[in-house]
Amino acid sequence: MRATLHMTDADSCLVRNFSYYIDLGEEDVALLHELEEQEVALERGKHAYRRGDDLRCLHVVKTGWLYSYVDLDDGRRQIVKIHHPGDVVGFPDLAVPRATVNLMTCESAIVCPFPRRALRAAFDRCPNVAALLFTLALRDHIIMLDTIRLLGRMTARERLAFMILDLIARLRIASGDLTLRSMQIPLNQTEIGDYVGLSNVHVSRAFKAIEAAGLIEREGKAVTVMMENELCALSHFENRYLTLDTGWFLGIGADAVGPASNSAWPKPA
Amino acid sequence: MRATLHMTDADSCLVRNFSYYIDLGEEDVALLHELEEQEVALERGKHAYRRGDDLRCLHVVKTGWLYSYVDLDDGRRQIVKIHHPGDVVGFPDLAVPRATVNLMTCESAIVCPFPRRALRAAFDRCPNVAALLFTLALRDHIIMLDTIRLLGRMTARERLAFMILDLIARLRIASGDLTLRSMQIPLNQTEIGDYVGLSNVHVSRAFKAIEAAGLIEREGKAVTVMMENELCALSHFENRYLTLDTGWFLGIGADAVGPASNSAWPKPA
DNA sequence: CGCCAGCTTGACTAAAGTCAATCGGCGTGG
DNA sequence: CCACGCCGATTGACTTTAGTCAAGCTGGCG
Repeated sequence: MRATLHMTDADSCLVRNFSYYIDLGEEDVALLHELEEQEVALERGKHAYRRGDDLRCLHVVKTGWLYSYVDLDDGRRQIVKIHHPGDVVGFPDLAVPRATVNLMTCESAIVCPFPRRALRAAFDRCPNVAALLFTLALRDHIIMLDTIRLLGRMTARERLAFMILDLIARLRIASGDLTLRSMQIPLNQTEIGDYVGLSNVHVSRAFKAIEAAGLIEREGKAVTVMMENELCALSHFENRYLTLDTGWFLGIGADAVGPASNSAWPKPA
Repeated sequence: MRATLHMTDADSCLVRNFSYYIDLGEEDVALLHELEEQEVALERGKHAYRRGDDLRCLHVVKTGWLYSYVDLDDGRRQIVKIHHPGDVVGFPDLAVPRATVNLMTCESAIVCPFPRRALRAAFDRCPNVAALLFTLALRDHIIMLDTIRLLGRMTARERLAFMILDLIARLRIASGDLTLRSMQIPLNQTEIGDYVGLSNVHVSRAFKAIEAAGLIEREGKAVTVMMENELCALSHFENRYLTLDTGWFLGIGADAVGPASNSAWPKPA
């Protein structure tokens, strides 16, 4: 499953991330590098864009963590997704003219905006990369169902346990080290609360509780998973990052049969 | 914007729904009818499928309401989305081999399963319909952001107000009557609670409260919106159903330029 | 060394959940 | 036609969970 990487690919989280899921040829790698051509450096706490902005680009995260959030006019805030290096951000907003979320850094970060039209290039040159892009967008949708369940029906400790396992699971893929048990979380407890739907104070208490139970250890911003099975049981976590099915797109599913040989990506208007 | 409909299309909610957003040609209508060829009738409270089922189909809702829900093993349940006639259900699950949600009826309903490969047919024959299918999937994703904000950061009355406005907004599109102010909600208060993340008892109280404030009127399962502006202000509702941008797909965005004339939908493996 | 952001803790408040009793409509069967 | 039973809504009383406010505390950094 894992592609052989060239030396120069080692610094691209995007390539590393994608090559976990599909084999990448030279052309594929070249295309991914093109997505990362433009770099924008952002300090901690800066916005990449805001809700309502006229968005012509998607973004690749090159370094640092960011998050997307939505807010109410009285200051209440809900973080919707945390983005790691190698993530592609902004797919859902393709459907609307203006950004529906705010994108902001957790720490200093570099993002790579690329124009929507690059998606077409992907289709033309690297259908398997296009398939992965689309499939990752669908998976984001599925993962959001877990978030909805978390916010609607889970207790504070369950939420926190879920968040920890989710972050670790993603970092394992991104780092290539599937045994990873520790991470630095560059979020303060107010931000964590905005992510899991709690107040900063309650985040502190819930953290203490699962630490006291021996499920995790903490030191500053570092969190170490000590009892993964118990965390899973507590939070009903299911790892959705291990596998991904791009076949629906390339072959339109296992049940794809028949001729359909004259298929064509629609021409621009 | 609205296509001229043939007499025989009047009974297809799918056609009515889609023709709100794009002009449908004869071929398009034919394709949509094909998606509704197979019919499955389901009584109230029956599952169309369950989490873990091996899904080879997507589904069109022909009549009745259904909902998708996820659950915890101790019985807690979270309804993720309510589906109306004319909705296409199951796009996100394309990315995974097995269903991630349960699909169940609110009332007796007819659904039309269609195989994944029909998506390919859509691409080949009706790119604008394919574009709309994809774009609707992306919009579902965006709407889920509203749900996340609702569950994470909104009060009981805000949640209920939001739900009412959301349902009305969708029924307006589906019915073609944009002035609609009343609806029958075929959900009991336990189900409503599972949708907005509250207990059945608290749903009752919140309903009473916004009714006492004159924002709505109720009679049995019927709800009438009395003060829409106030409901909007209370719930921070933004109507995402009025417009939809399929251009990103057909032309890959307004910024689509350049040749890209040899583009082709990837061949099946 | 002192400041400041952010974490922790305690005391109190507010919101929502739970339990239980009651009510009311509706369909069924006598 | 009426009695019964059931489901679901409502209401009250009480509990639990989480939020708020405020006071320390700590560790990094200028």
